[in-house]
Amino acid sequence: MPHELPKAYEPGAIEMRWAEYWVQEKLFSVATPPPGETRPVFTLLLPPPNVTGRLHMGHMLNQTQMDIIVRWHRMRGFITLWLPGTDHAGIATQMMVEKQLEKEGKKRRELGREKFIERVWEWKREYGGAILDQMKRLGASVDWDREYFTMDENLSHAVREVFVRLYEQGLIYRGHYIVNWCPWHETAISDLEVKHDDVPGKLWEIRYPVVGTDEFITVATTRPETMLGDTAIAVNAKDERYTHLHGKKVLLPLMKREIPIITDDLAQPEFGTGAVKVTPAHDPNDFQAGKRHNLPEISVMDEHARMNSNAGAYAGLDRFEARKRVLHDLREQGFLVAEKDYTLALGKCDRCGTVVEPRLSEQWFIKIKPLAERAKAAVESGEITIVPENFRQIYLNWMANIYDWCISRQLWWGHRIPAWTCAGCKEVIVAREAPSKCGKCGGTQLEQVSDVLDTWFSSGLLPFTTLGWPEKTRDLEVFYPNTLMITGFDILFFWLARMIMFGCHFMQGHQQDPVIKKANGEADKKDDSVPFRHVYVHALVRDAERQKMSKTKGNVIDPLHIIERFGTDATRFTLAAMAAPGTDIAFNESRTEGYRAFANKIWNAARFMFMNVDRVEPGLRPGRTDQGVRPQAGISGFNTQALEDRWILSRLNRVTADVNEALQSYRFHEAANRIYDFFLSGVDQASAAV
RNA sequence: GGGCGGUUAGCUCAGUUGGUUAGAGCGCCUCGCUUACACCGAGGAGGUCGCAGGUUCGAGUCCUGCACUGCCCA
Repeated sequence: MPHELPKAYEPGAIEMRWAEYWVQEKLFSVATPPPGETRPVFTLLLPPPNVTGRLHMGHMLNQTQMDIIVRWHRMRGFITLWLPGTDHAGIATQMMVEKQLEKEGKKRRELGREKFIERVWEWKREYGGAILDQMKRLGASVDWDREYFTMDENLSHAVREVFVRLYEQGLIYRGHYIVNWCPWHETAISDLEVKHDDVPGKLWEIRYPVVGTDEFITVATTRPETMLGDTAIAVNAKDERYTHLHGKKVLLPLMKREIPIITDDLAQPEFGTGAVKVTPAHDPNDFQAGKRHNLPEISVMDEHARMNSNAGAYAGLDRFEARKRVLHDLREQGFLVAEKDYTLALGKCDRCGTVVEPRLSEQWFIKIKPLAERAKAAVESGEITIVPENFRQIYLNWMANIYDWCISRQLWWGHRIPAWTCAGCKEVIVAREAPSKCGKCGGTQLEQVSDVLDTWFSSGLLPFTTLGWPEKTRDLEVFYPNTLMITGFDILFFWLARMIMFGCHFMQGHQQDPVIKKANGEADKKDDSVPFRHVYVHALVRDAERQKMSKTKGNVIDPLHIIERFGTDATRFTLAAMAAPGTDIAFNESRTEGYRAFANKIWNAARFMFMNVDRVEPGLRPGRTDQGVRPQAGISGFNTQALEDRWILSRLNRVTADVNEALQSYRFHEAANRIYDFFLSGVDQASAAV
């Protein structure tokens, strides 16, 4: 018996040793179960951290919860697959490498696309494993043999297959539309990547002279520089103030261009003066109105949000500089009527904070409604359950009000769109492999479209692509649908919603191995196309002042620092104990300190046990009886009549049941607190009495 | 503007279907170095459960309104 243990628990060395052992011995690797397997199966996909990432508190919470659930299923005899990987993270990674180049005095464009992508791969080989190494150190019990990277060849192949199929099904289209544009990244971004901030701003009223009269029409705008691209003024048909001006034109100030007065519901009589400027190339609503009235679309800015040659005298100016100059000139020429304080919801790029500019450009979109309908139905019918309940409603609302998804990005790092343009006839060819000639004109000068796909496009496919899709594999039969998805609410729409849409679409008709499905207790589920049967959405980890952690605020708590000081178990126990479903966690170090003490308590209980084990009845020794190793696991295997033994075992029994029940419904905090309470007020007191 | 959540001890948080003296950690106070543990033990102080109404035999828990606060969407 190893009676000599250090007096105080020192987590560092012990954790390290076990974590290494787990990886070395491949304890969590799962072979594909052959047909005829009768054990239940539990499958969980790790939300892939960005390859550029370092482990933060969000990962820590997410992984703690997953690890608890996963280990719990293993204990209960499930074949348990927890599948890890990393995301290529288009924008983030590209920026990382661009910064590296910058230090060498090089620019991405000088290097050229191919060389640049080589550099990214180099970077990935060198640094891309950092976050996974952190996970290994923390002992996340994932199957490292199945680790994936979203740019792996097999996953990229699946991405191309998905794209082509969607295109063939008419669910992907290309077009000249107005999209959210980040001038700093020089790419389109999706609606979800725009964050709106209420900021104090101005509302300027500008008057436009009506041609052939002495009258003016006054419009209000928060972005006066876009007036250079105005192609109409709109009034409401029902607005009697303007009836006499229908069909007339105004002279656009500064540009001295005549533009029509149109009637459109874009203009609301009760808002401002009831008249609005229409700038189809620079505002999504105006863009729609422009389509209704066949208005020209005059883009006055380039991809850096600098004024272009359409902006007349303002060409070359940055958009904000142009705004100042436009206002100055309008004022000087008597067109500026008023300047009012106004709170506007300014859209900024989620990643760099640059003010987003609506921009007219050639982009690729997914026609989302048909996908959303099935994804919505899967949750409504209960084929997928979402906990906590309120996220179910949020999900359904979002699905009901969804817009087409812009999937093209003007980046280099990512899955390049499998489409080629014919130099001869401009025909666009979408294909699985590079075509040799144009099907329309026979031309052989074909160039692949330079855009790549939104990173969430590929991650949305992971529940089936990581299992071998588009091949029909045994892994898919066994592990699809995944049992559970645990993720944060911040990527509910980005990722979760997309996985459900893609899963329900591409896995239609799929059937899980019926024996396993039954063993899982899910024989009553009708739809095996869903990516997972259950979703648990967790909250955000905030700092002790409840502030969202952010690099700019400098309040980021590094989990590794906490772990160094208190140990992984104490850190994880803190997160588990604070993870009440639905509420954010204000991470508080003093709690972790308390749980370090708890870990120490368990350690010393073990010391106590080893010191006294020889006095203990064989029937009560863990795993042993006087006949040898006890055949039955659990409490029923203990063989004792003593009252105090029966007392503590009955309490243990009770706690076990409580913990099982709590974990069943993702009440991690309750499970943690039950264990804590049992140990301190049960075992501890009892042992004090010995 | 629409939707959702929070408001419980000095601080950070539990308290699922309403039911006896509302719990934990940290902090504070008193006592104790008793051979598992001072990362400890024993004990204690500390709460009009945001405010105002209502339902009920009974409300931190349900309903209505208000205040403050946070988040999501437009």
